Amino acid sequence: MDFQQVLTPPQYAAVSHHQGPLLVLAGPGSGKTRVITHRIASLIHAGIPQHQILGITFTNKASDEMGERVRQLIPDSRVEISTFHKFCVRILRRYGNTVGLDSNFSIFDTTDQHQLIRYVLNELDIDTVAYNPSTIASMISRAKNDLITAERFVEAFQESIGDHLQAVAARVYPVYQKLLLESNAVDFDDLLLHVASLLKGSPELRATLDERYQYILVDEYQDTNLAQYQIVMGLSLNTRNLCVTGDPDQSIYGWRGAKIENILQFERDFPDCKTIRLEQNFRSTKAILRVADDLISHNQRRKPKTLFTENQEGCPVELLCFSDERQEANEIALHIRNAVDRGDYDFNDFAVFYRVNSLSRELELALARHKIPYQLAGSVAFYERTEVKDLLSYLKLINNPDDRVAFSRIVNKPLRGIGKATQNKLIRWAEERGTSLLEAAHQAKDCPALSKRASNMVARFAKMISGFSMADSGSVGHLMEAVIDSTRLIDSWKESPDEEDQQRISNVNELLSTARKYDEIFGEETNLEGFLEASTLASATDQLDSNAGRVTLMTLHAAKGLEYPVVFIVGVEQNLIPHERVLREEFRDGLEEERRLFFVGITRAEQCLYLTQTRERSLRGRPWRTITSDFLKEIDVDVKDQTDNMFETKSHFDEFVESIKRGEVDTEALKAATPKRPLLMTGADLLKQTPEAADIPQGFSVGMRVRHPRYGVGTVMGISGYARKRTLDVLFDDADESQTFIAAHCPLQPLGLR
DNA sequence: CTACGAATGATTTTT
DNA sequence: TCATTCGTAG
Repeated sequence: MDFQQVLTPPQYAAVSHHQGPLLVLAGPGSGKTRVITHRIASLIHAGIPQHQILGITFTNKASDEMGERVRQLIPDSRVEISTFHKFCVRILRRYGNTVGLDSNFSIFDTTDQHQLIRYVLNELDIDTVAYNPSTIASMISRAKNDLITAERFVEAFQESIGDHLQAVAARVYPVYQKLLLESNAVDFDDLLLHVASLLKGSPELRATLDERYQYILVDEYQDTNLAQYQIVMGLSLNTRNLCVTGDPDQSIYGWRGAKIENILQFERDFPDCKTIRLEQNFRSTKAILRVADDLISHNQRRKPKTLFTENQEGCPVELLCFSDERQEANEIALHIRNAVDRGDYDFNDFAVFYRVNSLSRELELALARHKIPYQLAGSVAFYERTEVKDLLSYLKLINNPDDRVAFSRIVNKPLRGIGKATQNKLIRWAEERGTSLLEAAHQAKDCPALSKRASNMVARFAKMISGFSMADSGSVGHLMEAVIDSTRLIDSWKESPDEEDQQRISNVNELLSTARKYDEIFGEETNLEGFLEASTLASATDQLDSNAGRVTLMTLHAAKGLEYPVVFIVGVEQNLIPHERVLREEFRDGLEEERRLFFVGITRAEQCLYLTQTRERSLRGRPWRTITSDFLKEIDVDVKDQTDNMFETKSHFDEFVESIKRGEVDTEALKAATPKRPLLMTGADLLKQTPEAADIPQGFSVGMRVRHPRYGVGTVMGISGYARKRTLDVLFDDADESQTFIAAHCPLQPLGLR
């Protein structure tokens, strides 16, 4: 194969660099995947044994696509191409006993994780209303991504003065981790953390794997977190043929722990590395690329790049201004309808991006009104549906009897009279005897705390679970059928006229056929563990079909890596793009990420790009007057005001203001729910004669009487910190100890401020 | 123990 | 607006 023929000079340079570290800085649409796949082919052509090559991606979709495209070049390729997480699962199945895992360990998804943390919070007598389990979960997740173990977390907390949230996390994390291990389970972050510590703790294993994987290619390197960085580095100490590709300007997952520094500092990590820039764009028109380039050049923390294209100028990028989201959605639908009717485009060719999922609603309605087929990325994932999770939990418990989350999830599903009280007694019983929940359930008869009726129920459940076995069933499909039959999981839905219940049944059937398919693919080798692993590591976005004959709707985040002839980005307004959250930050770090996110969206467009904004927009059920996005000042676009196209009816916003004037709205409730430092204005603010409302969070003073919706009336005993960090100690009238709140986040209302 | 209504709080989400 | 979680009555 003549690579030089089919590649540009820089692409070729990257492909033919085999030995030593290589950094490929690939702008959007520069043929990055092409380079990676051709490089793999080139390595194979050079006689490198295929098992020495490892390709790592982030998503299943990317890894499937890469494997596919490698096979186009090397038809019988057996090169290992895997996601970070799948790769780690494989390592842990094999070597996990060193970190306390049996090979049949469960993988907890986010829901399982939250469930377990909720349980821990309850155990520790921490109020789950004041301390949201998912907040604590994300703190722990963040720590794990930064390779901070429970012990280190606690130490670090003791050494410095953390806030009360950290205090809670420091109490929860060790217990959570202990329960995970007892459950023989890992969460997504553990997969990485365990492998990283395995590599660190066992030099022999590290050397073995380093030797095994001589040529490693990491895609989207700008999105790696510290754990992933350590893993990659750990595998590249002796053999340093590490090739990373990515684009710092497309790093949009910082909030998930991704470290843009990893790619910015690659040249420092490997001073002898070769750096190649892929700057020629093959995707977009000159007009689109210019807008993208203008925008991203406003970022400070980046490696300067010169994007260019030999594509034609194309039509100018337009900013369409509408009255409200209703009109915005309607006009977009109309535009699409017309273009398709004219025969200029196919539905496939269009994509609409938005910053937050809630904006999809109006778009969906409008598309439906105009009978335009669409697909939505990231709707409720199949594997997250209750009925699917329930059925899978049975299988998980069968596969791993120690899995306490699976146990708790299904022990009373369908209802079999094992309520909360019984479950709690059972948990104590298991704790006393140091056994798993399932084991305790088996011995429920000996538990004095349980009534005869309860212990019978529990024992019957345990017996049923142990009655299932993969060995007896022979295949995942048969096992699943057996579970469905004996548990009567779907029986109650069968007779139901409810559309949702029928949907549930068909979801169960879909899961069943997925299992059968799995059995078919693996034949004799079929195994429960593998099936469960595939289901938990599957994701919703994997199912997007670029040839579905439908318009695609998705968030800007989901759009990364995709491309469409015509792109709409809606809601280009301050507080949306950039999101209000980062505008409140003191450091402007988040703002650069928002700019990158917008950049990612823009660079998805091949031929036409439309940005839209509205004069007012309803969010969370309330109309807001909008402000134009700061980012629009950084780029040069054609502004098309469409607002007067609309028949001038009274706007939602004005109507809202008037209803307040007529006294139809509870303005007290409104004040309490209004963001603390409003960047947008509410009707209440407009009407407000007194300045108190906006000042409430700062306006607390020691001794002030306050009301909390949950704890009742109390007195402020102390105040510390400033601005968003300001915390309050409040002693409630019928409590012994005072509670701490973050002023900006708590629902505390000063009394007497009316 | 369950089922219902009130209260609450709210980006983005590769795995 | 909307989903989820908690308290209370049956």
